[in-house]
Amino acid sequence: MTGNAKPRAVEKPAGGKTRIQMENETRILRAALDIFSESGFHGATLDRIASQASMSKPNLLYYFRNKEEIHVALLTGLLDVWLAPLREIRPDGNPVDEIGSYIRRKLESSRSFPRESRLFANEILAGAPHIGDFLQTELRQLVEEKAAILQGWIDDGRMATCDPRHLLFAIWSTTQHYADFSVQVRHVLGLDPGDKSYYDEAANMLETLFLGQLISAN
Amino acid sequence: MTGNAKPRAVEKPAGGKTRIQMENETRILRAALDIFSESGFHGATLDRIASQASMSKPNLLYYFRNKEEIHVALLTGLLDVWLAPLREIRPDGNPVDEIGSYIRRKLESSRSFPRESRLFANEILAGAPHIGDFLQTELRQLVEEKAAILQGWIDDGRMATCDPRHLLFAIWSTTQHYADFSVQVRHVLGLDPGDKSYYDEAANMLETLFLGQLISAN
DNA sequence: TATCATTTTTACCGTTTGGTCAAATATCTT
DNA sequence: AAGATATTTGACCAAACGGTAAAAATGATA
Repeated sequence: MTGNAKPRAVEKPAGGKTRIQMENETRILRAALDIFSESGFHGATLDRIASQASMSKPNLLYYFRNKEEIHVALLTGLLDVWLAPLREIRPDGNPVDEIGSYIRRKLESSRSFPRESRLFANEILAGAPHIGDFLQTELRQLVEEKAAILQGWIDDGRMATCDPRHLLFAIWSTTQHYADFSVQVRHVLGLDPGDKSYYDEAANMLETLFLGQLISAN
Repeated sequence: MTGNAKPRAVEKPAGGKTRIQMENETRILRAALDIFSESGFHGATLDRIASQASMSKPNLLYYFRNKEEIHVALLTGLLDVWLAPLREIRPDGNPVDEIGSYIRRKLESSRSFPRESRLFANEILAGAPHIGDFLQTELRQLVEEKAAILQGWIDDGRMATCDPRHLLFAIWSTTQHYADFSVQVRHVLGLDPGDKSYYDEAANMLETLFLGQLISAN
């Protein structure tokens, strides 16, 4: 009943991780984030991930059963980060502050975690094979909750009439765009790779768009 | 000097396509659009594309040199479609009409061509390896041109002050979101696959967002 | 230091995949 | 109908890939 290695597989049902295990698992996840976010699930290879982690492929597979398990581990680790900015919306604030700070948090998230954003985008584009359940349950529930807050503000006449859920979609898409489509943004703006100066302009634009009147009819 | 088949390779430098060639090339491209948009470049296989086109793999490779050539053919065919809605923005219109109809065109494009949109999104996410040049030249130039129009309206006091290029980014992201992230949209809204009813709500939302005042400060 | 469990490596395997080749078949032209 | 050309197919290949097995090496423990 000993000698069976494969810690991830059977051993230590809860938390009992060796120092080496913890170190190597994070090394692998870090490397995998680089590769997966850059090439997608199918474009990534275990060899490249292992190489990026300065590790042999079999050693990598000593910590994770297979390629998919690494991918899933990354995604599930991502979901809380993804939800965090939304969770902070408070019903007792005013619309301008709450929505404004939500947009800033989301945009900051795109700036700080572009690889995570791209990983998420890749997963959704592929049809959300791994996180479909999360979308239908946790995310949907949270959206319902926060949409009710927004709807309350609309009913109080503090916001224009609109579908709050689609307002959230608009915030997600505009902010994530700067991480997921950064190549296009940079090429159109004529910026060098790595130049993130456009984020300040983006913040201004989105504030104007969502909070101020962009175009008052006539 | 005869018998050398491979029409795509050497033969008929310009246009001289057989009826069978034209039929089969469109059959292949149609099938490839299905597969590539669903699974991305690396997730797609020639076998699946061939199968989707009801064709043997070697026969498919008789019309296209390799996998990449099919992909590039799809992408380049896409670019004009992608640019078309933007081209229609006229300097002699008023901001509300021009921007409003641009948004409607873009949203309609997402509704009608979701596979094309996802193919484009996949390419950008992957770092635009094939259309980077297009982005830097054609797209950038057109954006510059149209941004100048918007800037004119801003200078005339007919629009709020904002960076016109980022306004275009916001329109792109919000409208394409409904094609590229449709799985998430449907899961959050609790809709069945194939249900596109959310597009009407989206149109209302985006009109309110971009044209009306969503939130007037205080 | 001896012992045991954990970690790492080397060598390897079966499958999938992009792509080729030559022969067979269909189509077109005269 | 005959000959030339265009199209299609089945058999096949090398490389890449995900993953395994077992031995070797390292680390922890007493």
